Amino acid sequence: MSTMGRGLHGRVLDTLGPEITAGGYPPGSVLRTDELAQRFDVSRSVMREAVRVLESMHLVESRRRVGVTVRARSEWNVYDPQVIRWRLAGADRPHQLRSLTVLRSAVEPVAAGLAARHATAEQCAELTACALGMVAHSRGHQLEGYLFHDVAFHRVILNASGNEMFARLGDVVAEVLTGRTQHDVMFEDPDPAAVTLHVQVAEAVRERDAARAEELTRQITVGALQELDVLAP
Amino acid sequence: MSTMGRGLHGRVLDTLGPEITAGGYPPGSVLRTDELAQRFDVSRSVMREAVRVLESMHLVESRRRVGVTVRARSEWNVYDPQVIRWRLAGADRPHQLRSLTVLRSAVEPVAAGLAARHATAEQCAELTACALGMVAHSRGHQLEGYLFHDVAFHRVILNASGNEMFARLGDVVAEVLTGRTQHDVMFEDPDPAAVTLHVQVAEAVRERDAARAEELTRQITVGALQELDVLAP
DNA sequence: GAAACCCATAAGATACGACGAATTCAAGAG
DNA sequence: CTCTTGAATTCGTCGTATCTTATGGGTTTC
Repeated sequence: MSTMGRGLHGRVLDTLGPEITAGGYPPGSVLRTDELAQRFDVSRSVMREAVRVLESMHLVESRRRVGVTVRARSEWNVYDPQVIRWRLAGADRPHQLRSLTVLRSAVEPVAAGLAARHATAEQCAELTACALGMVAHSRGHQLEGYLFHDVAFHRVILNASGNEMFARLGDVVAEVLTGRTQHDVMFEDPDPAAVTLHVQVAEAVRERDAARAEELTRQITVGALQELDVLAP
Repeated sequence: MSTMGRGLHGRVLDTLGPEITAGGYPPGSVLRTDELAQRFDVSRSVMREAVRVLESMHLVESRRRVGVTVRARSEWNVYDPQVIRWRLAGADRPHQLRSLTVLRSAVEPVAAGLAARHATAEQCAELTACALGMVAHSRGHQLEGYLFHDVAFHRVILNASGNEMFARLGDVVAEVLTGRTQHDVMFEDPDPAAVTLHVQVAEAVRERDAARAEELTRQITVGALQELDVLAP
């Protein structure tokens, strides 16, 4: 999935990107295009394309007579899905997971409020179906099915908000939820309170109660944050 | 500023990027690398690098035997600062401005709450200084000075939140605030209520009152949204 | 006539070599 | 000690040659 074979330069990025985002090269480190090309056994053209992509992510900066210098973390385009994936796969996964969860706690309640105002009848139905699916898979170690509906639920909310920037966080949320299930709490059934909250959010959206949808979603994200605090204090 | 002379490929992007984000090519349109290279009078190598960057932004997709196809809006990396700049400079500037303001309304209150918990003494001082600067420039058409302190204020809040993803929205907020001043309401003095709110947020952060900082910031962003509603219903 | 197969071809993908341009650093002149 | 100059280095750009692959059409086959 992460390794879409989109050419040689993509293959190079799959190695070099994670190395950089993992902090393998401290900020200010210089890489030489030629050396990299040799290391990955690709032509300079391909290496240059890879460097350009890293540059567009603000991970590195290419300057004449000096080389490709790694930029400070604070300059990285941390919203780039590719960068997010790299970081989630790397060493500071916990840190990235916390950042994303905090972001969720800010965005999703507002998105839910907007969804209550803008959701189409179809989206309301979809939302209810997702919530029911979560309920149906909430007991007896059916975590795969639960996760599937959970991801779908949050995606619908974000899409129904009508804000394109919220909608684009669907993949991020999916990655966070998937990571949580596959890493941390794969063994135990989901919190019943969380399941109930999802059902209630679906209700609130259906009834166009924006304030209630927002508040309930806030409780969901607070729960997610607390869960994170327990696992990584 | 937007045209950093980072080479020929950057020059190409400065033209082609805005064209695409402005919707100049409907989704599914195909561009040929060779034709583009001819059009911009650059070598294929340079053109390929430019295409790679556009590809990393998910604006286009390059496939063999087909060409470079423009992707649907819903796939664009709308958080890429470059994409944001291009869109703000183009036709759907109002739409982009609204998306960003909604995003602000979700993020900034939470960021302010976190800032109240995590801000260093230095950041508190800086925040207070910014708020006072806003007050000092709030009357008599000193909009440049007001804007300067306003931008700094929100930057400090986002940085002090301690969340890197919030911090990276500083540039976006700066762009929104700057754009608002330079485009829409350049003529009249800022809303006194907004100025007061900023001062109060600085206070709340200094006093570690997270809930109050969050609520007050929410009022600021609500004001920004209302202002937008007045200008673009 | 429909489905499976095959090939010519168009487009990007990769490689390589040469030259240009800019920036750093050090040596030398004042 | 400062300023200038120039050489070294590394990225930047270009052009060409060749490889790879997906597509579209033509052919065969059932």
